[in-house]
Amino acid sequence: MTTSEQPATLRERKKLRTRQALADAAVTLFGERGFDSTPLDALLEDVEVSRRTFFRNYRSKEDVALTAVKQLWDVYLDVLDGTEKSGPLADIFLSAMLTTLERMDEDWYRRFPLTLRLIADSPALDGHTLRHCAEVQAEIARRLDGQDRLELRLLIEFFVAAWRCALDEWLPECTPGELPALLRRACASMNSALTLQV
Amino acid sequence: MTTSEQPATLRERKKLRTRQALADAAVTLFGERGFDSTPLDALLEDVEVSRRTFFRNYRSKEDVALTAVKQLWDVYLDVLDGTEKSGPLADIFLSAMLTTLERMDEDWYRRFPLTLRLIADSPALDGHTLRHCAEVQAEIARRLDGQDRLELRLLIEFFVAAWRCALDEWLPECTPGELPALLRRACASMNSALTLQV
DNA sequence: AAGCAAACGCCACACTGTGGCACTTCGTGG
DNA sequence: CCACGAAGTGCCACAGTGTGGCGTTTGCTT
Repeated sequence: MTTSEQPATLRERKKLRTRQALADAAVTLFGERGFDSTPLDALLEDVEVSRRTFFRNYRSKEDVALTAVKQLWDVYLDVLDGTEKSGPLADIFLSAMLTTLERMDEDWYRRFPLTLRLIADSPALDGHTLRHCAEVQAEIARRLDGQDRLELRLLIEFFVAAWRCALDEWLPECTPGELPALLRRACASMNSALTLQV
Repeated sequence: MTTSEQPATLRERKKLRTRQALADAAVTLFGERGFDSTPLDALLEDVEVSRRTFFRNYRSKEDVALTAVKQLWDVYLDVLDGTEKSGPLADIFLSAMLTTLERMDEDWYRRFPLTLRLIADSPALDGHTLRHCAEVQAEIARRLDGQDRLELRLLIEFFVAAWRCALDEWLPECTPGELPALLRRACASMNSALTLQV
C-alpha cells in the first residue's frame, strides 16, 4: 500500500485533489476517446480547470496520462533507497520491484493497466514513457555510484528491459497477482537469452 | 560505403535532393541554435522550402533531425537480412552492426555525431529516438520469428542497450575507428553485468 | 481583521502539424 | 512535338499544444 500521508494545509490538499482529478479523468477520458484524438480541452472541461492551471500541475498532455507510471517508479526509487545493498545486483533490482508492486494500492492497479493500453496505441505516449524510463535508469545509476560504470549501466538497462517484457505479457489480462511471476520469469530468462542459438 | 543508387527519373532525384538538403541543413542549423529553440521555419527559409512540402517529406521536426539514425538502422536491417543465421544470436547481432558501421560512408560519420549531440540535449529528440529504436527492435524480432519469444525479445533489448552504452562512451570524442571497439567491449561485458555484485 | 503569498482564470501569442486548392513541372502517349 | 495526366509544390486557413502577462480569488499568518 502506498503511504498517502495527507499534507497539512488545506491549500496543498486542494491542489493535490485537482492533480488527482486530472490524472484520473485523463486515463478514463483518453481511454474512451483515444489519446491522440482527444483534445486537451476536453479534459479541462471535464475537470473544470483552466489550461493555465493544468500546465502548472503537469508539463504536458503526455505527462498527465503517464501519472501511474511515474508513481510506480517514484515508489521504486524509494524502495531502492531503503534496501540493504549486498549480494547480486540483479536480485536487488528484482526484489525491489516486487516489494514496489506490493506497495501499490488498489486504485493504482486500476489505473495502471488503463495507462498501459493508452501507451500501446499512441506512439507519442510510448516515446514519452521510454524517455521517462531512461531518466529513472540514470537516477538508479546515480544512487549506485562507485560501481563499474559500463556493467552497471548494462545491468540496469537489462533489468528495465525485462520489466517491459513482463509488462507486454501482462498487458492482455492485467491480473494483478500475475505480474510478479511474469517479472520473475523474465529475469530468470536473462542468462539463457544471452546464449540464445539459432 | 552505402550503395547510393540514383533513381532514374529527374523528378525523384529532385525530391531526393530536397530531402537531403533538409536533413543536412537540419543537423547543422539545430546544432548551432539548439533543437528546441530553433523554429522549423528557420530551417524552411534556409532550404527555401514551404512548410507543406517539408511535411510531405518528413513526418515531424524530430524526424528530419534523426535522419542519420534512421539511415543506420535501415542499413542494419538490410545487413541482417543478408546474413547467414547460424550460431549464437548475440554474435550475429554484433557482427551485423560491425559490418553496418563499415558500410556507412564518410558523410554519415560527419552527420551522425552531430545528431547524437542534438539528442543528448533535447529530451523530445531523445524520446523520439527511443521510440524509433523500439520499432526497429520489433522489426528485428519479426524477422527472427520461430524463436522463443521472451528470450529473443530480451536478447534484442540487451543488444540495443549495449549499442546505446557504446554510443554514450563514443559521444565525447566520436572518432569513427573507436566505435567498433566500444561496441565489442559493451557486448563482451553483458555476461559479467548479469552477475554484478555489490 | 488585514496583509501577504500562492494558486487561479482569462487573454493573447508562438509553434507544430493538417487539409484544401490552385499552380508548376515532369513523364508519356498520340 | 505537343498535349494531357500525375506528381510535386506553394499558399492559405485552421486545430491543437504550450507559454507569458496580469488581474483576481483564496487560503495562510500574525
